[in-house]
Amino acid sequence: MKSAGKSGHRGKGRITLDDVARRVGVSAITVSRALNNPDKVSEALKERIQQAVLETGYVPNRAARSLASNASKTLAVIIPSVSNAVFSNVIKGIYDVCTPLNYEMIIGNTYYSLKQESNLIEKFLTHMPDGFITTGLDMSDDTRQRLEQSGIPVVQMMETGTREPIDMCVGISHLAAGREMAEYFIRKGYQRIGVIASQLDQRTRNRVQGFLSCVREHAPTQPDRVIADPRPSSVHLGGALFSELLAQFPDTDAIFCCNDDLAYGAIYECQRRHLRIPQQIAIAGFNDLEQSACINPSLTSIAIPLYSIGKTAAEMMLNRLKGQPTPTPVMDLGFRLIERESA
Amino acid sequence: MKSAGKSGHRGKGRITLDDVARRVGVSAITVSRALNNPDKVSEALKERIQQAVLETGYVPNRAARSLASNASKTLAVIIPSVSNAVFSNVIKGIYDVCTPLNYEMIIGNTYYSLKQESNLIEKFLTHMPDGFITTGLDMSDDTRQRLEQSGIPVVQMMETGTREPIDMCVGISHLAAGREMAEYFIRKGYQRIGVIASQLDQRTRNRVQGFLSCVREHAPTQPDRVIADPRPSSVHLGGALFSELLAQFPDTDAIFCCNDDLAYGAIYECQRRHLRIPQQIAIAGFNDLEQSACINPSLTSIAIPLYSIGKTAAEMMLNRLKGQPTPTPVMDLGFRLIERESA
DNA sequence: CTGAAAGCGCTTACAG
DNA sequence: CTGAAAGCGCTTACAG
Repeated sequence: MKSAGKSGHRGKGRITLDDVARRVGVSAITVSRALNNPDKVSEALKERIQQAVLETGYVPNRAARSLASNASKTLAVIIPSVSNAVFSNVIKGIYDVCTPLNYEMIIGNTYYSLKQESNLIEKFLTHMPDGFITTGLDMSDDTRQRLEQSGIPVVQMMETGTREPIDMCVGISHLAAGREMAEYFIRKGYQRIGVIASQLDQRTRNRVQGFLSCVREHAPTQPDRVIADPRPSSVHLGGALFSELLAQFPDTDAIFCCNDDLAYGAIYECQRRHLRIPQQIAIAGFNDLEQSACINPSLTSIAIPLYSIGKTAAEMMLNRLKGQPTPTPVMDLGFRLIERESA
Repeated sequence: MKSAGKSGHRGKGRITLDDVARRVGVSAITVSRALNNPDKVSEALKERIQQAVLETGYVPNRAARSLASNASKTLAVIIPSVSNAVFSNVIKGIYDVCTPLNYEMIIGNTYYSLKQESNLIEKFLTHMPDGFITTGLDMSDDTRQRLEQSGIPVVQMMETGTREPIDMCVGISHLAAGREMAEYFIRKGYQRIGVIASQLDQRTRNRVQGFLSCVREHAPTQPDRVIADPRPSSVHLGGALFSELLAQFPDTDAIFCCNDDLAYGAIYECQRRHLRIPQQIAIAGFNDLEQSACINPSLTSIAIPLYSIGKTAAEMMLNRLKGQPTPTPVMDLGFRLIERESA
């Protein structure tokens, strides 16, 4: 029953458009139309063709289609890490826009490395994607230039304001978000305010910067209470950085954790130390992951419109691919501070 | 500076192998060899070709390559959900094997739906992947047959023992894992043992089944304490199902949560109810995610060799693609119960 | 070590 | 509404 399909042989066994056409007694192009532009083929023929496709088990060859049509119907999507819950929401937004329009996505992870990002883009270029959706504005100059030269439209997601985008851009201002969290702490009356951060990608650094600048303005005599660690964000690391901050600044009364993961670790560490949150120490996070509403105490955090960012990025891209103008090449979708028990 | 690259036009602007060849004064095939089989081309030529590639910004066209060589160098990978931490580890394992051998992955999510799985496989078939790596043995008969007819090698990941694989298979026995958890509870002296489950994919059902069958053998007069909910697993749902179980069976003294996510929710709910874990109620999870070691109390769970499953799946596949035999088409990689504070 | 010819499976652009 | 011709950019298989 098995049809060959081994690689290496030329065209061995596989059913082609021609096979289907011959079986129906029409030309290949007519079968192609029946499959791709059904309204350009008469009903009767369409049915016979459908039948033949089913009987033969014909599978269209995307590579051939892409080569002949000079359009891959593919969007290259580049994110730091799919295992990061933040990006799975973004991806969902892109996916939901692409799928109905028959665009496919190829997704790659940079693991927060500009070098890996560069390799990935180089690799994805060979797929001749119709568009690139990438993460962040902090791309290496070489990569940026490579993308510009390709002539392929680019949407950069997640952050706005730190730099001119290559082409289009949708996200939020992490600087403003960090600042807003500091203002919130100050409004709540906290005095000795610290921040812990990991990963230290540009967006995280911007949150720290916005946060610190506001804290400094408010309490110019206080030292900067900051622990920054380049390692990937994790619950475990959150506990460690929290401990480090308290070791250096034991009188800290509020801590902004630049990711919810870190905040969970900080909360667990407080539990082990029998520190009362927020009475003895306030904790806030960033991203507002699902768990933040469930943990004890529930976590004050900043929610980002992740799904909308993905959706908008895809919409901007598909709009462009339809040949329409881009009235707003930079879109700031804003964020929302979610007040809960922890701060 | 922008080169055209718009779709719709035929071959507009893009640099091809021929362009590079002409510039160097050799034939296209020589350039192709310089790029793909460097040791078949003389040093001198190779350097001049590299130079020309750089100067022109030539990007090879994968579609053309795939069409001409009848090998896509692509593995189709089908998992329930990338946003599930469980699968990001598996993906990493596959990735680390594929990349050095220049295989690319296309990854698709079924969201635990057999219907979506079927659509996905249909879609991926058009990429002419050299292999399929799918999740679970519970595929619909139609899809299974479609895959068999394609003649493409298939590795099914994650579970073993519930059914003959289509081709190859690597995973663990979820039945045995559930059973082991029950034995552990019994050994620890718990008497009124319950289980909560969500998602209810085949692997989860098998864990429940293995767990329950062992509990029944040990306490034949007790009722089945089970709450099963088809919704996706989440921390929030864990709290809800935990509450439901306690409402139905208030004297339960130990609960197996079929995912760590559910267990976190159960732990948070215990904290809110001021129930002491494990003294008043024991909690155990499944998968041993990163957070399970950090939460309070730390979570007893079952660890699966996720990375190894992915790695092995890819190795079995690439082995087959090299034309080598498959001595062990079904591989059980085993699991490990991690004892911590919660049970 | 290098090349001329043919072909992979499809779609475009032009006719009719 | 349907088709004959040409071509997308690459690699295979055969020579030399």
